[in-house]
Amino acid sequence: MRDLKLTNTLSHRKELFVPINEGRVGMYVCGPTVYGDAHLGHARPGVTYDVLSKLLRHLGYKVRYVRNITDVGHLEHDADEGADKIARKARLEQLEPMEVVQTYTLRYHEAMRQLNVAPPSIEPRASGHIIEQIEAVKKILDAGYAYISNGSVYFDVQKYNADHQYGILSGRNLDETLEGTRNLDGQSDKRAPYDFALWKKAEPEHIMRWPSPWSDGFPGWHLECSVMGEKYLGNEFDIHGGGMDLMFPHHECEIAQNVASRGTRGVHYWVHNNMITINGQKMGKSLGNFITLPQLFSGDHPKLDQAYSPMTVRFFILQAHYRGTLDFSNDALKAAEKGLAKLMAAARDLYAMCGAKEPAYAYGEISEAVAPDECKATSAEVKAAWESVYDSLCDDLNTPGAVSALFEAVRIINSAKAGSVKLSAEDLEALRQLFDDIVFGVLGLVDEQNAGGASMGVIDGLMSMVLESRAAAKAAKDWAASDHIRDTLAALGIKVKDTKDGVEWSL
RNA sequence: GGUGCUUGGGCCGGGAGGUUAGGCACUGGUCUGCAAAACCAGUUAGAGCGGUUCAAUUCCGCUAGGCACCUCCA
Repeated sequence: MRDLKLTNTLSHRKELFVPINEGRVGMYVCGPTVYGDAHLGHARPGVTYDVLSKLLRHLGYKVRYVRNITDVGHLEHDADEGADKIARKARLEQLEPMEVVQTYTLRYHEAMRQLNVAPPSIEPRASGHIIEQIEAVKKILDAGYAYISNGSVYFDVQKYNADHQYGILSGRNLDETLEGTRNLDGQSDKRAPYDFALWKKAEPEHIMRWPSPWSDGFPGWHLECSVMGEKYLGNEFDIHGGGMDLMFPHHECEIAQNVASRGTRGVHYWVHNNMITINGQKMGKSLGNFITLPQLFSGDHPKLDQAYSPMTVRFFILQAHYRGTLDFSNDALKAAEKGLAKLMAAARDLYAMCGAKEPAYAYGEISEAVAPDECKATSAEVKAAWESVYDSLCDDLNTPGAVSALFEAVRIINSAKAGSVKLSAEDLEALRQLFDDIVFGVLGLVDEQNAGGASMGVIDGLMSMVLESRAAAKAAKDWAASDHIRDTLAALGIKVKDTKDGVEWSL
């Protein structure tokens, strides 16, 4: 099996990935809070960890991928005051909170499906694990790292910090945290500003509430991930992913809760994806500068020149490294759109050269088979591109490096088509496998032009009829008629290309 | 204020102490009735100052911008 390196936030270094159980990987990723449409920012972890899980599977690991749905509203501002986000949305839309949850869960799923993000192995909901969360609070209380205050339970950060280190993930110490934390006007039930809620007593108007030994209330936000991670992946598991903005306090609190309730930090590799920016500024719900995925796919937003297909968005994300920020702009999206079209055109030519109609794994799960450790005997250039793709992906999920190498493969394919290079059967087979396994498998790209299904059959038939007429006009040197057909088709969004091997068209 | 990251061609963006990143855009050539696509060739870089080194865009320091986190956020 090939070595895989991942940047572990705990050490701030690239580390060799070694799973706890040989051949198996447990991975947990923080999912969305479902009170609004997913935006471009949500697409990033969706795609990033989708690619990571697919790469792990391709390398031969059996992967259990858990991504939660947060459907218990956490509080909008400080943990002590403010409105529950889901409940607030419910009031605004005059719905039950769970109707809000259902609506946006379904819309999130749909957006992820369009991006060809495979569903996780398990998608647990916070509301379905209240009992487990209450048990965890009890354990933390028993361990002495929490206190009860006016019906709520808070984590005693100072006590914890005396015995363990609070802040190991985000690299800060408690004194600094104290300095940086705003004071709470003395209204708080908390002993210290950096303490966080494990259980919160519900105010009378609070709708989402459950009984507990301490009060009718709801669990603290950080607790659900600790509890569900343990339940489905065990006391310790391999990978925990999420957005960089969750590193502190969310993931820091998770670690503290894990140590306090079960005596282990729980996670071996912390992986954090960076943010998507717009004009250099983070795109976020709280900043109100986000573009939702449905808007992006339809083009319905003042900042958008046009609609961008889900695959364009996916490719756009893959062209940057997950740990760097990625700046949104129409120009960047358009560039991605064209680059993707070039890649897909080469894929079609490749499959045609191989006599295959379409990629083997385009629309399903990638194969569970172990990736070949070495490329079969092929010409130097094909082999170099192949190696470069695998080296990049295994080097901290360097998707832009892999994409770059794939365009080397594109150049080879195009040269072969143009007749300036002759590819051996082994070369063709190696390239086809590279596209099957990596382009359509691990990177999860879909050739949207080929994905039309049954309706494409009809269009194929119509197109060949129309192009026959044009060929007849051309044969008669009736350029006006020939160009009229081409221009009319172009106006419909269909491009016609005359090649030396005949006429090609694409949408 | 604290902590961390970052600064690259017209745009988006990887890697590497010395050898082409890649995509988009642009220019010239080949092909074509014309166009498009493709192929071949090419143009535009590495914030400023100093240091280490045979060699730095890559390592170190300083200065100046920028960003993120420190409050819910992917």
